[in-house]
Amino acid sequence: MARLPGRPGTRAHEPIPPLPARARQPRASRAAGGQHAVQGATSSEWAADADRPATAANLAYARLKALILDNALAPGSQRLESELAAELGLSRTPVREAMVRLEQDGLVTITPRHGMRVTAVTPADMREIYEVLNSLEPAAAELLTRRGLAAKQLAPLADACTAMERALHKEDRHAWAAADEVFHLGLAELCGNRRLAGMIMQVWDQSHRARMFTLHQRPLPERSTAEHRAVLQAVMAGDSESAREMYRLHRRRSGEELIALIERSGVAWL
Amino acid sequence: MARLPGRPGTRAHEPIPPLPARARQPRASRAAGGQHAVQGATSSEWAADADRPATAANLAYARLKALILDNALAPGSQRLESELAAELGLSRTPVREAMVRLEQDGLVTITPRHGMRVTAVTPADMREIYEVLNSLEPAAAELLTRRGLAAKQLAPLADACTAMERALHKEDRHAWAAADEVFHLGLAELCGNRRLAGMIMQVWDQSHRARMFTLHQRPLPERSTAEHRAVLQAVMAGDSESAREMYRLHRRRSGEELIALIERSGVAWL
DNA sequence: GCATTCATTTGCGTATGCATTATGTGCGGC
DNA sequence: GCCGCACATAATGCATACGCAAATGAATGC
Repeated sequence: MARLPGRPGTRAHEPIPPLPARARQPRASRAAGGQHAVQGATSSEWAADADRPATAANLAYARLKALILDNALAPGSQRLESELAAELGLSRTPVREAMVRLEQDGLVTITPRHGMRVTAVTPADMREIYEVLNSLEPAAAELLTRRGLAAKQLAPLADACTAMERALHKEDRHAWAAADEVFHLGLAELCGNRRLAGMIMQVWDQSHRARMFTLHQRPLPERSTAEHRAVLQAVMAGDSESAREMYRLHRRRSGEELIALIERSGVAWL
Repeated sequence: MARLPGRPGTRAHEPIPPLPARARQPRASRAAGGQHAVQGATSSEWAADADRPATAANLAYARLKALILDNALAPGSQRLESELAAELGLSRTPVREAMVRLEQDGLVTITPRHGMRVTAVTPADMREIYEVLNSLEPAAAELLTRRGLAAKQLAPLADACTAMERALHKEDRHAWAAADEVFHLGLAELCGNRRLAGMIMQVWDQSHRARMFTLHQRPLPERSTAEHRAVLQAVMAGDSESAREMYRLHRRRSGEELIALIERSGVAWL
């Protein structure tokens, strides 16, 4: 039980750090294109959902979500509506709406008299999440392949692969994770099934902190990098069976690796 | 384009019928047990989520959801916050919260100056939904089988199967659909993965109206009934591979059947 | 010294009011 | 007769106010 990243059950009183302006940027647009574009993709950038109007509720949602994903709001920590409202400089109404949405995202739990508590992800939760991803992501790969998109439209995935390979060379784990995220979410987005994509993104968000946690404990993800490239090649070759199977293998292996890592590290939640 | 159940684009002004008291009942509890318990399960009963406190916002959510699932609020119809608030006898605040939740459920879309619009499900949407279910439900069946639950704990599924068979004999399509729902949602709930279960229920809800629509146009679901029983037997036999495969086949066949039915019937949305 | 009960506080759920802003309409010009 | 613009209207988004209920702390009794 070493190095607990948070202490569920205790009331957290850390002040909320102001977010950098980039937190309001829309989800990393695939239109950007350049190879390096992928590198800047950190959670706070795509936390701002879609292109909703710049309303206070959406702002609160985006900022709280970014804080949670970036681990600035410790898992297990509790915050009252009024606290958050004061710290965000808003009234309780939009903050409340944001909390409701975050709860449906599975990122927090609202307890009537105790405000919202940031959901702590246990190894068991990670198992659930990877079971879901194990099922959904291969399906997305298969669907994407069947769409038979032109190479140009698959560029974001190719770029992400390249970015991963470059990051691997430079041993830049953060860049690698960012590219990994771009690849997985990009594939989900491109598969043509918005519901499927949304579900993948949801559990992906839920497991974001855990992935970041293991980032520096695991060996360099050489195998994962190669697997991504292989998936992409299967997709481009139009071999949907193979794409699905390769993605399934990748998903299963990397999921088990991550869960093993977390369990071995002894943390009870993330 | 015959017999459109709703007319998206037009502003609906039907008054909201009062809900029967049973709408507030918790989701059909598996504890009930009796074979006939399954027959009463209509959407309005399990629309009330979990056992949330009886707050006005939860009430609004439950009632609106029930209205939507029961097709009492036509797909495509729009309602203003203030309208709904007045009709439900509440203020706008809890209604708004309910709307936000329904939007995340994919049941409505909130358009800034036009209130909420009940999401119309097109054949393309049904394809999306069945792609998701095709992926998730077999996974749930596999997980459930691996859990190796005792026969007693699988009783709800067995009951549902029996109820389907009885309904088939009596040619009672509504009872059959109710039992079908109990089986699918019960299997999801029992699989041990709450996220997986939640996602299945979400798309299941989204497709509820479409299933109800096709209910009286399809031949008696003899094959589906047998397939459910077969899945259950595989689960009880502990053969997870077989359970998954049988469920996949059932899902695929019945999904394609339903989509074909909808497309042939010519409706553009449900 | 400890448990129990009551008073107080405080956080929440809901209602309401206000300012903002998009929409629709009507009028005028072309 | 049609199109564009300006204004009136109305619905929203947010802030605030209020009452209730739960949690906390104190005081008292055992």
